[in-house]
Amino acid sequence: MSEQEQQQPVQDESHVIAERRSKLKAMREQGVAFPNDARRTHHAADLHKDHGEKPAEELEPQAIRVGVAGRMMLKRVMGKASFATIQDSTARIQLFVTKEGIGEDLYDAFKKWDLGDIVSAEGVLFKTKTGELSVKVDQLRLITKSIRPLPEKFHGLSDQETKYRQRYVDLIVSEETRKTFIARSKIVAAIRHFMLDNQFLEVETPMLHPIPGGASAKPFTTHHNALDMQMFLRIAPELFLKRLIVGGFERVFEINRNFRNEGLSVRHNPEFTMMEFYAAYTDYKWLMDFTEQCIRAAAIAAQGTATVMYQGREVDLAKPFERLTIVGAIQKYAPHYTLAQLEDVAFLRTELKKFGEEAMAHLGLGALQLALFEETAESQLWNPTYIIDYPVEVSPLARASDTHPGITERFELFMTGREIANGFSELNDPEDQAERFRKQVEAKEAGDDEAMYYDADYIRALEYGMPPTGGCGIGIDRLVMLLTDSPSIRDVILFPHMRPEA
RNA sequence: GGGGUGGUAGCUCAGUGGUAGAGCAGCGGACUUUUAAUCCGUUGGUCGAGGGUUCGACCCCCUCCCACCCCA
Repeated sequence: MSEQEQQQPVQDESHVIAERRSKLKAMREQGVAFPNDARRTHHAADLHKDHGEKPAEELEPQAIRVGVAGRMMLKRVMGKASFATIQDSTARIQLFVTKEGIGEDLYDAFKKWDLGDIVSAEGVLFKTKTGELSVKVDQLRLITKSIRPLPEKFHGLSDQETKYRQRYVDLIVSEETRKTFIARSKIVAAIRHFMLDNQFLEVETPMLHPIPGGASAKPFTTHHNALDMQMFLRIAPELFLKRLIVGGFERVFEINRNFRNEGLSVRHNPEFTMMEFYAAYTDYKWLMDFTEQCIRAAAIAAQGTATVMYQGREVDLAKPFERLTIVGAIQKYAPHYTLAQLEDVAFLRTELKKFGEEAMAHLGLGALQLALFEETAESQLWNPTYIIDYPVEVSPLARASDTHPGITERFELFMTGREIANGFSELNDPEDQAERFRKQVEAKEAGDDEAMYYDADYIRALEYGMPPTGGCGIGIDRLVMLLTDSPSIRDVILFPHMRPEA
């Protein structure tokens, strides 16, 4: 490269990037800078699996010829021979590159290639002095120039913000991150197989809803231009899945995104993945048994065991999940309350004020008990625990108990102090459902912006007759957090929601 | 919304009211079995942004932005 060709660094770029751009410019001048005809014959992991254990005296006479490709992650250059470590999607493999093997011109060029460049190489497998399986390279190409430098090769990327905003960089340099998302894929696949094995039909229902429904949450709104109407990103697929039960698909499930226009936290992302499933001729007790098996299957798929470690503490998914009523859970985890106190509306209101709870005047006994449960017991539910007997007033889609007035046949599943699943015997009485919707509308008009809308078509569907059905939703992100030992939901979402960069 | 912690070279991090540092990466050189290669030399900074205090601010004060954690 002549003196005249040296570029001035672009204003907002580092000299490192400017240097790499000038290398790319030189490549363009010599021909195709981004060739796409490189073909690889082997992945690194397969080479290690098939040949890694062979001693040199067995391996080298075989003269096994391989073509590999990947990103150059480490490079150790010497005068006439060098080592480079490339990384493909399966593993890393070491290249032994010599002036003798590839010729002086190419060797000199190779010395200027950068970490992060994507290369292809052909050669013969051998073992180095220290016994590392390597490729003795006789063909070598730089097939994609990397203009931006990678993070520090030993410490990697530690800045959380960059890990989330530039997940592509995080994935390049962090084996942990790659493992997390590979595990996520296995977990979702295991759940899907479990459902299919149990005669569930996988379906896809709308993400754009004319009426948001199926949960108590604030929706995102959008606008359909051609129809000139407001629409909502779904907060839950529930009401559509139950329409399918009416239609005669007796077991359905959907694994897909929900959107809720609420705050962000270590366990909330505005879009998150939920599996909902519905099975006709079952009830909430059946659902609890089934959900338990499903989660156990997912754990075994991800970790090989149903006894997992989360943040240094064991979570036992192998044992039958505990079942407690709301009041029972308070009595177990906050035993200083007497049963009489827990059934005393005035006492509960006073007690909840101490926790900073406001606007409880309209809450009935069950909702007050639930609020106290959330304050005192929820965060202590480490091992999987089903909480049952949710009050009707907070369960507008759940079937009421035939024997206990005010209570629904509903459960929520908690583990590591977090809600993981929510299920119930579905309310299939259209007149009861219509009345519940009306109460929700009243609540909405009274200022509860999480209250549900009246969905007339859903009532119409129920009027055709929905068989008795059990339905449940499992928070996939939170389950993946547990099974990958991830402290934040952002660690299990590839591109978590972030404020725009300044 | 409130509280805490952080933001310094491309990356990982030190730093002190008095001229801004290291390692890695980069650049130049040596080196044919390295392993975060090594050795010699070397470039690189609006210290998150904007105000203020001060003779002098990366440091102290205020406001704001972004992130992480806790709380509501």
